[in-house]
Amino acid sequence: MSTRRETVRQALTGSTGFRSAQDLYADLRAEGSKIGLTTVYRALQALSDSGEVDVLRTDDGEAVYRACDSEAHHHHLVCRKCSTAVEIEGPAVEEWAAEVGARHGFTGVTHTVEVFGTCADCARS
Amino acid sequence: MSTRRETVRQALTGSTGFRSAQDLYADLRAEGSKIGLTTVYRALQALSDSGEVDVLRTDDGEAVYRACDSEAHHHHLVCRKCSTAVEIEGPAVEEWAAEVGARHGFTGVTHTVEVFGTCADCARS
DNA sequence: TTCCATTTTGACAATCATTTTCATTTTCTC
DNA sequence: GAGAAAATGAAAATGATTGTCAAAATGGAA
Repeated sequence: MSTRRETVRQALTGSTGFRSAQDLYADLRAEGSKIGLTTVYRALQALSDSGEVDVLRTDDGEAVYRACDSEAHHHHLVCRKCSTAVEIEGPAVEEWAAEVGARHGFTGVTHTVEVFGTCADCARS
Repeated sequence: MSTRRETVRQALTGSTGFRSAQDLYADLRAEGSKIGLTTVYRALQALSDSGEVDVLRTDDGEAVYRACDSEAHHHHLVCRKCSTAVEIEGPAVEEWAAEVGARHGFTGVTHTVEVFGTCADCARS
């Protein structure tokens, strides 16, 4: 396994929030790494494909990534200001989504659920 | 009020699915309109700002729009193949999201919920 | 109606994240 | 160690979206 992918994984693990490829690239370069932007994108793509990191899209369409503790299906409570995220679960939501899909004759039903807000720390300032 | 915005609104209303700005532009040009791409973007922006149309992002980050029947808060069950969408509600999900946010000390909590699947028509073929 | 101000429009250029290309370097395998 | 395969990165290409700016449509006021 590539050393570069490991570098990117660690850069992500060092943060509790969602980070963009550009962010990670800037950080890595700032701390002296000679990694290329293309490689950061490739590493994130691979990590995301293998399910090791979660991806979501910001309102302006940028992809942001997070190394979550759980590899199991879960959702996120994300701070609108600092992007810190908490992993959350909602069995009721899972069932609701499946049921709604079935009721309308849809098959292979999946869903995306994200909760946004301002975290306590950010609200304080 | 502009005639162009009305044109775009109608192009959207004529479809049950989510459509991208580029799609709508292509359709309008195909049916003879001399509308410009910039104008299509501006109209969609305005319609979305005023809450008249709903927006969401595809997996590859493209913005897609839909003129929904209800202006009230709701979610969508979207076909992965043809992008047809059904407006759905989930009171339980609303409460769950608010409760989860509050429990973690988040304020100004909002959420996004979308359900995807293959609709009965598409499954048949 | 006519004229000026305001708004809308659209062609074109500029952005910006992401992907491709392709030649070079590194890593594995024998 | 040699050669094939995989990984890397610089630079160019892509594609959606936004900014610029001058021309065209619109809306009153005279």
